[in-house]
Amino acid sequence: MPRREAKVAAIVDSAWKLAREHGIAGVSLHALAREVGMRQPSLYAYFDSKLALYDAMFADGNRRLIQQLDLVKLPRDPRAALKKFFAEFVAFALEDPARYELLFERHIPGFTPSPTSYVLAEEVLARAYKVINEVGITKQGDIDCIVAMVAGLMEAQLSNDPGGNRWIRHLNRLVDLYVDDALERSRQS
Amino acid sequence: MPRREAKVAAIVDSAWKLAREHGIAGVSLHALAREVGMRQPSLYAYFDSKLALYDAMFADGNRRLIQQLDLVKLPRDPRAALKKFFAEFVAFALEDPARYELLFERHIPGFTPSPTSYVLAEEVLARAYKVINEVGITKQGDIDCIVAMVAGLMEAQLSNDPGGNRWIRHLNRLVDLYVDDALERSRQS
DNA sequence: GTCTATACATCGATAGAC
DNA sequence: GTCTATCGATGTATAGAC
Repeated sequence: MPRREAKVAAIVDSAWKLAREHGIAGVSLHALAREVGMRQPSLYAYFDSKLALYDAMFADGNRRLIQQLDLVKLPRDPRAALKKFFAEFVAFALEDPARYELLFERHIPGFTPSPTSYVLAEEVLARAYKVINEVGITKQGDIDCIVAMVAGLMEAQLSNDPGGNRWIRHLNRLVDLYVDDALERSRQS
Repeated sequence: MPRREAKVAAIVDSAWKLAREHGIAGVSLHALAREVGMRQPSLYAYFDSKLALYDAMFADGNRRLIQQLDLVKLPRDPRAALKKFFAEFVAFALEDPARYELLFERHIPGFTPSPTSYVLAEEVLARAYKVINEVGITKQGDIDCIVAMVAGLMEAQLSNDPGGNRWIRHLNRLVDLYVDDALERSRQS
């Protein structure tokens, strides 16, 4: 890795550290520069603007998520694979709420992922769709529902009891409940 | 209503207007003062701080929600009543996303509702619990699940398609699915 | 590439006259 | 209660020397 790219990576890492400490919106360029041992204007040698920094973080977060999803060995059984996929996704979110906030919520005014960063987000989405499809769920409405249910459990867990499992422990049961119903409905039609 | 309280109410109303335009975090005292035809420091005759303004908005929002929930005539059938209650709640949220953000999410750094404002939020919660209990769901885990599911649908609707019904149209079906399952489980034990 | 210095804006909050 | 004036902090971004 060239020295410049290594530096960029180090800056992004420090930015994540600040985001974990003060929230994703609480990352300031002054604090970031201090964290990496530079002065604030020097950051502009690596990022054109603060939104460009967020964009690099967005891409980095999605890349890490893809990598983490790649590492997990999914069971052959589609249902078990779906549960494992969701569990991995949830673990990724709970591991770093600020990262989840940047990747999946829209709390930074003016920030929109650049096209090249967004393809990474679409890659994540594509993998989710694949594992959902393979369990036999193909209708858009059913996919929307199951994704929204999982997100609902995850957000409740994140905002009310991060680190616990009060909501997340129901994940597999809810997935079974919905998938059984969806398959039954498609069998009948 | 005394003149002073009328003025406070007018300021809060204008604050909601700004929140709808620029997000709940985007409300500034300068803009708010301009909106009500005053200078920024004059606002301090009505609110001790910006957080005190947010607290007044929080109380106001909950009061409006309670009022809206009071107006709706719930069917005698508990299941139908539950659906109607959720529908009303969702309508309230979709009607003003910024208001939902202040009342039910924690996006304002440093803001915590005062005790007197928080009792209003608890009143809302108590009404939700009542209508859920009356359908036969009493275990905390089941309540958590159904609330998280509804919230998941609502947040997906809010952030991806406000004004539409792509997610919300599945609300009643999901409620039936979960309630049927919960009742079946409690029947068996 | 990194620095110093600074521009420029926004914001919440206070002082004190009227 | 409302105003003018201003403080003080924070923040992004730019200019220009080295």
